[in-house]
Amino acid sequence: MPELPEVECIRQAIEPHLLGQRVQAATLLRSDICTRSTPRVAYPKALLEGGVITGTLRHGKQVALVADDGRTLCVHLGMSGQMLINPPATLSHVHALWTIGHPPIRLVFRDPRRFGGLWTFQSPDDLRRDRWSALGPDALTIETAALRDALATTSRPIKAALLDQALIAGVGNIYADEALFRARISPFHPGHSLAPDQLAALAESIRGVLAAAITARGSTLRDYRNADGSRGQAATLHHVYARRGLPCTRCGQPLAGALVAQRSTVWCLGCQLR
DNA sequence: CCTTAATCCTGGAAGC
DNA sequence: TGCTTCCAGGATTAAG
Repeated sequence: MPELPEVECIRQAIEPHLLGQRVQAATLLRSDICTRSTPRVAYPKALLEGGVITGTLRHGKQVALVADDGRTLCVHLGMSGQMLINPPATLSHVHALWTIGHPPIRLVFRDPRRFGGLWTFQSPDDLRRDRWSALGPDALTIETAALRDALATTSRPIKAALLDQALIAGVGNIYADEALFRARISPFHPGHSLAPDQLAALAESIRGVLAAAITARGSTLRDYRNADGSRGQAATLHHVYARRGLPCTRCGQPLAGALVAQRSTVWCLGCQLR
């Protein structure tokens, strides 16, 4: 669900509540959101119970909490995952919760569709080596050269390549379409044959679109909420996503729609010619 | 290599 | 109103 901007907003929102605070208790309410963890460390210790949180990390769409003894908890929100601070006690689909600091605050992992999950590691280096090494460079700071390298060997449509987290980490269906519109590139252009000016424009567009979405506190379409339960405003910035058939904000002609890599894709036939 | 389809789930919206 | 169908921000797997 949440793409890079939404995950970064959550990281920024929860971090001040956690830094320097001790995890008084951690509770796993649904063990199957954790069964894919790499090392089988006993719960709730693996969920940082007893540790003091010293930092947060993010790579692409994944976020992690780090404790003072190195224990590291990676959170992937999937399609409908949320991390919430002090939510209502009646909230449904809560799969894990933490009581942190004093006076204690309650941190909750909620995920109705359960495509997300938690992964536990002994150290941040273990997380990077065993899990994040499968991801490409982070999209928020992607440079032209890194984008070129990531796309060099794929003939797939650029839209499909942007969705592949092993090539670039953090771009999902919304921001792939928005970045391609901003760079005026057709979603069908083969990844490895983008011209140098297109690579530069696309790298700039990816960074710009993601940064703007973070400033607007993320795109709330239906499910996404910030850590305090509020909605993001980034959907008002969308030029193409979910606007099939509506006039292009640049040239006015109706936006086209198609399925690319099984994902709904919207673009402008007039502005995104090559 | 690439693409497509199926799969994991829930729930809101649209259609009848 | 009620029932059915479709669709969704993600990601992996198998098959062609």
